[in-house]
Amino acid sequence: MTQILVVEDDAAILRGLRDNLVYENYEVETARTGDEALRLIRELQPDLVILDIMLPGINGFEVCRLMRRGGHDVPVLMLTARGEEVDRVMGLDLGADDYMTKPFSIPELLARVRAILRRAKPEAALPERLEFDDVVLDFVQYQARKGGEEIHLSPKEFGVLRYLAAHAGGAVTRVELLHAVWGYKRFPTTRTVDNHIAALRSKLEDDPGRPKRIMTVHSVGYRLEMSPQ
Amino acid sequence: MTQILVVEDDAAILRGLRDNLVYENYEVETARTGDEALRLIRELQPDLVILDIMLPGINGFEVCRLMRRGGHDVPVLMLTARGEEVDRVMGLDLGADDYMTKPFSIPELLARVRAILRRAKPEAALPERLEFDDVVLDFVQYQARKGGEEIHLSPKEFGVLRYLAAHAGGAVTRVELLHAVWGYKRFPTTRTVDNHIAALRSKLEDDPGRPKRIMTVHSVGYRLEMSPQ
DNA sequence: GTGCACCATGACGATTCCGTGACAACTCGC
DNA sequence: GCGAGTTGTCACGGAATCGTCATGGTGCAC
Repeated sequence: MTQILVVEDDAAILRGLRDNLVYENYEVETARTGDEALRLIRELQPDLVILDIMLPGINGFEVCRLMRRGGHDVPVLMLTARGEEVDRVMGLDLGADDYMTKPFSIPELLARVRAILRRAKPEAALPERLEFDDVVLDFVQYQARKGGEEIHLSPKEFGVLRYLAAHAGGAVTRVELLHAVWGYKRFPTTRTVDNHIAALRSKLEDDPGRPKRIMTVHSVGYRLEMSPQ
Repeated sequence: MTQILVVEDDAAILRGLRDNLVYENYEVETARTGDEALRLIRELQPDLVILDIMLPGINGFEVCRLMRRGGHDVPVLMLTARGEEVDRVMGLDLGADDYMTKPFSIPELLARVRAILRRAKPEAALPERLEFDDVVLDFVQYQARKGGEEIHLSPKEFGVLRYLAAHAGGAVTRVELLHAVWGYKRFPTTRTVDNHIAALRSKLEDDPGRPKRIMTVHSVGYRLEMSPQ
């Protein structure tokens, strides 16, 4: 799951940010001071830092500079109090990836977060076809074959498999799958995902008990093994 | 570049749609009201309109109707709040090319967008002749034979079969069939399609209860099995 | 008008699919 | 090893979807 560190000393704003990000299925950590931020960046290596400039102690500029000096290249979204400082933010090549001036709209912030993350880790395109070993999948025709035999997959099974295939080789979390396959608001238990995985394994794996293609990544999610090309 | 107009008043959803479409290399314009939508459709003549039904002012129904009246035949993908209204939506000869009910998954939406655009651009060549097993169909002369015997198919039955044949192997949604065979001026219930499918099966399949040619793809639509060449 | 083919709709049951919970099996850190 | 947390598996009930049938409407030919 994508982890975001929010650094902000205003409790109300912090809470608002955290709640919205959590709702969007990000894993959110928070810090209220520059020192704490630097420590958490080291420890957690988050995927994105949302960083207020006005902080007690070490301010946002310094956090950014020290962090970069420490070799961290995590993307940063800066929050500035007023427009005047913007030039300074961007001018001092601090390595901020984007900035927003307060007050900002939550939807816009979420959009920028998505944009930054996408830049950093491009979302893979959905494949229309997938082939490995003796299995052939056609996501356009909604057809699956194993060893020439046609096998039946349900819509959700196709969806899950397709998403895994799009991220072949990388681990995908259950929440991510729910989001991508089930829809942006609908949220069954994560255990539901396990069931669909089980169904897929029983249909596609030679030995469903010892999967070779649809692997589980313990305490993370699942991963589709890529064929060696 | 393919241009898509997204009409949606919920800012968060709008952003999500736009970001994802932009990432897929579409040129995206947005509107938040029906008036704005109509203006942009006139000005831009986009290749596709994604249209929410619930809009402030002129709602999605009206936008669609007014647009058609204005002579624009741009494809429309409707977003509806819940499933109950769907058939009503389609009943009001609006000319939507497809619809999705919220909440929808982004990958599925992107897939439908691709499908609509594929359909709209190079109209798949309709076959003039189709032959499989002991069945021979002539779409020019509107003649059908099964095992030498002449059998009678109605115009709609010919139409459905022909469209399926044009996309042989690919799954085709009911809405797609309605649009292709019935035209956008007229929109019966999607259940009507099932009836014609049933009729075709009873006439063409050896065992209508266990079809081998006209397959159903659950929660998607139907698919015509291709003969192994 | 009458009869006919065609079409659209709705109701009903059958089927498929999905979500949940329970429990066993497993994994990992200690 | 041990225990807490995680995952595999299974069975059940409810939801969604589909096949089928009966009904009624419409337009056309006679």
